Amino acid sequence: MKLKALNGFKDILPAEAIGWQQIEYLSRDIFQRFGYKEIRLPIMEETELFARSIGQATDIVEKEMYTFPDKGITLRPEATASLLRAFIEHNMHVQQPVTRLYTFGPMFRHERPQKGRLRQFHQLDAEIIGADEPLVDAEMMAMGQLLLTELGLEASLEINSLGCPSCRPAFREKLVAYLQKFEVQFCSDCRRRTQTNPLRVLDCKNPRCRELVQNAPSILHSLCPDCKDHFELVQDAMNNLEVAYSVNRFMVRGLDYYTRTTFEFIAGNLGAQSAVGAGGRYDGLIKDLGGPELSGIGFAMGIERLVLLMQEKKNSEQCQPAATDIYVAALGDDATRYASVLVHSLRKNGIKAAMDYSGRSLKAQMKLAGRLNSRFALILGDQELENEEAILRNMKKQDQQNISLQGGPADLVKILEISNI
RNA sequence: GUGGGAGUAGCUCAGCUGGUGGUAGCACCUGGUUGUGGCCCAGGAGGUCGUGGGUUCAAGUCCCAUCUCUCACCCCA
Repeated sequence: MKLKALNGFKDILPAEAIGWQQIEYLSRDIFQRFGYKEIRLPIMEETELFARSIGQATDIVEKEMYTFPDKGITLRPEATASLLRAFIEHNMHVQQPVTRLYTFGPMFRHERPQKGRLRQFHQLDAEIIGADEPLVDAEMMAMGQLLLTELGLEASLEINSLGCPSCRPAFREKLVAYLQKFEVQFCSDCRRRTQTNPLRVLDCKNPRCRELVQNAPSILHSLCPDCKDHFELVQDAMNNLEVAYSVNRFMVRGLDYYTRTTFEFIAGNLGAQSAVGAGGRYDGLIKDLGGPELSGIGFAMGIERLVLLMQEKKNSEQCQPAATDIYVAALGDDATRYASVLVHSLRKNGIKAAMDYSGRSLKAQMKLAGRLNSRFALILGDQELENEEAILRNMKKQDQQNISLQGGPADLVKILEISNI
């Protein structure tokens, strides 16, 4: 039997890993600029944590989690719940009034895989805990947009407010009343959603449902005064920061804990998926999980989706392997042994050196040097070994000179430094 | 959970209405240069045509089953 990766689980091969490294490097840099600290979290938690935070009735909890029932534990389907659990467990709120944290890592959901959607997927996640000012919401969205921009990606930002426990139930009732009035005209999925999750009807893809929903009551007209003010101030702040956005009153969230500001970064070329990142405010969640009464806001970006967008964007930029400083081509057993010591010395001195141990022809070794994008080749045969010298070839300029090895590796390091390595 | 599409060399794929598996491209190895890379030329290696049945004188090709991948629905980053 041929062994292979599980469906929905992917190997990230070296060529693709370069893009991942760019994303990780750049996002760390941006998070650091905004005052975030990294937190690293376990990938398993008690099942109850996710049931309580994401929502017992959501699809994620109901049918998509990888759970070990006998142990009561689950592979995390998202990052926020774990992060807040750790925040509460370690009383992190006593150290400072506002905490900014970020984390990276794999998430697991048992869905059918398709473009931009895997069973093990990776997110980078940022959260601000302990502040509910509209300026905080704006800062966070502006940071997300900056991250995408610096990655060379274009995404539009859509925002909405989902209200709070004091105004959302009333909206929900109004919406359900409207949906029931036109029930026969909605698709079968939406008729089901009217019962299970009426807000979901608002972002149905069916054209007929989209039309019907245009005249549905708007959440933005049902917000309580506090939520209304908050959302208006968020928009003011976004305008002041000059971050483009559009209000989309049909945007909903798949996780129950969201309140007030929610947002999505929308990009094309993700297959049926459109969001490369999404997030929102969750003001009651920390208390619900047994923590202090603190508000919070956060977002996650799908790393695979970022990679997809980056591949679309610059497919011309081939992933060249990083250049090698020097390739040592040895001919014969004695020279190979000598070269192995030399190469190790070079590496200890910070030089990226490569060689082959299998006694290939000089031609084959030069070919390898070329493929590794080597700046220099050092040719070392028995003749050279006898005289304690070697041929140093500049691969780009195609010229070469004899150099002495009597000074040992230190001399060679100096020569390479002079040669601008 | 539901539907569509696809499985031929390491990768990307030809292979028409059944008639010997492709000088195909990329990659790999060797040689052209007894010790000098990229370009070029010549040669070479590499495949149970996803698997199992069936129809047929003959199946990569047609039929059935099955596995896998993929796209989409659902849902979501």
